[in-house]
Amino acid sequence: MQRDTQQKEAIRLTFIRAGRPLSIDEILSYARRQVAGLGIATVYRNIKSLQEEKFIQPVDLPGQTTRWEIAPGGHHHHFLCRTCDKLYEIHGCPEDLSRLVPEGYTLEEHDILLRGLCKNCSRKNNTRER
Amino acid sequence: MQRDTQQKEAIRLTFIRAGRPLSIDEILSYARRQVAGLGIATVYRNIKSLQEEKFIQPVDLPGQTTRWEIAPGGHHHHFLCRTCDKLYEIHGCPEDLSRLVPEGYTLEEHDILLRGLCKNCSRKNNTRER
DNA sequence: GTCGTTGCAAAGCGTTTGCAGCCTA
DNA sequence: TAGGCTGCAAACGCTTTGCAACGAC
Repeated sequence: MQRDTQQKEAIRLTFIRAGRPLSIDEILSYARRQVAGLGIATVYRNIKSLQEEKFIQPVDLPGQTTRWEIAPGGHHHHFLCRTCDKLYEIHGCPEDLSRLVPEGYTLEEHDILLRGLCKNCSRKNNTRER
Repeated sequence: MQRDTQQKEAIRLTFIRAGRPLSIDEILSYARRQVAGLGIATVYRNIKSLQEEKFIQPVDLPGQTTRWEIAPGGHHHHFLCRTCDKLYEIHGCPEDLSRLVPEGYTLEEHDILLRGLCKNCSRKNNTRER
């Protein structure tokens, strides 16, 4: 039978408070504010367990370590800020993806990652330039 | 001064013959047909060197190891076959990406990965179903 | 008190680096 | 022949696993 530990609860809370996908390091450092000696192995184990419970799901990004977000998100994509490295959920899809696929190929899924500056970093950038 | 070794030449040839992005394992096993004792460290070193020469460039995929393709490809995206795991280059972009970005965000780049069945695997799949 | 969970340390795994010997120029 | 390159093995960084102690129920 599964137990409710401080560690797991702290990690769950971290996701709820963050409101955006988190990396392992983000989870570790945020959750440590609540459970001081929290070990990285415990984070990995609870991430796995929370995924099995379908509380969170993985977000695989090109050239980056996996991030984790509260599930179910429904179908959506992400925006990665090149300055603060934070990841944000975005909604909607391009409508003309199937025309990109060559003759004979069967399109089943698509991953889209938009990159640039988030709201916060866009503002800072504008302020600096003035 | 840089030397032309059998190993490096074999790797270069492997890319030319393949005509699609390759993983480290693909490069190692294909190039070994030409240079038997080829070591994995040599592959990594030559990949780096070929990248510096701008003969190849990395292709980062979500949840997969980096693949490598002949450069310059210009701006393009990829199609990953879920059956044979081969990666193909595709051309063109969706036209309405900027409408996906929330107010205040600055869109600079985008990565798109299409997934499904390549031509070969689509055909096999149809044949089997009949 | 039981036994699932934790933190530590060691093991895995893909990638990188150190080094002695090889081979290109 | 010099010294860049190779293959091997060890080192690395991130993730997973083994284990004794801890703590939820």
